[in-house]
Amino acid sequence: MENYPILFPSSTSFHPPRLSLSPSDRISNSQVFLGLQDESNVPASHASRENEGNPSKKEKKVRKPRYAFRTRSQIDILDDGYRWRKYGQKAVKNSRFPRSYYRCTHQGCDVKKQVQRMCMDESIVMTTYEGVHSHPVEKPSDNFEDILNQMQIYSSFQ
DNA sequence: CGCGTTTGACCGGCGC
DNA sequence: GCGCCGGTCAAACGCG
Repeated sequence: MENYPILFPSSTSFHPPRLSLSPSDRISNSQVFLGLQDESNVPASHASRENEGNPSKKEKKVRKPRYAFRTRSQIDILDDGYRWRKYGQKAVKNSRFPRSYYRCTHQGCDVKKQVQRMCMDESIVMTTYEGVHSHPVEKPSDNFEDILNQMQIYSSFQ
């Protein structure tokens, strides 16, 4: 899972999610790597496997685009302005740090993201977004532009 | 009280 | 066919 093909959609106006930190933390030393995975092989999850009397129902195999963000930061929880609910955590192979699974709590918005640290460099946190938000951001991260301005965005895996 | 986290179990896919 | 592995569920717990 460490080999995300990191590509940057240069031709389109790509809107990265809002990245903000707690007021006590500085993101000035952060580096953000943007990666785009189109139509990746997401097994589309058996959304609700407790179909009471309807087991023959075949859930649609939705494959949402995945966007990988590698952020160099001291903290691993990046508040992008959306409301996330953690729904799982698993140990990652080749890494002594766990991976956390989050889901957007907005109704009808099943955007998921997972956060994990890099095995080689624990100061780098990789956040993978899956899906697109279809609702406005609630939290007013006004300094978002400021924060993004301080980051360096690379177009390729270095 | 309402909502988010924690944590072990569970499920489906895939490789051997 | 079996066992590993990555991802998800869900009940209990914690916190504001």
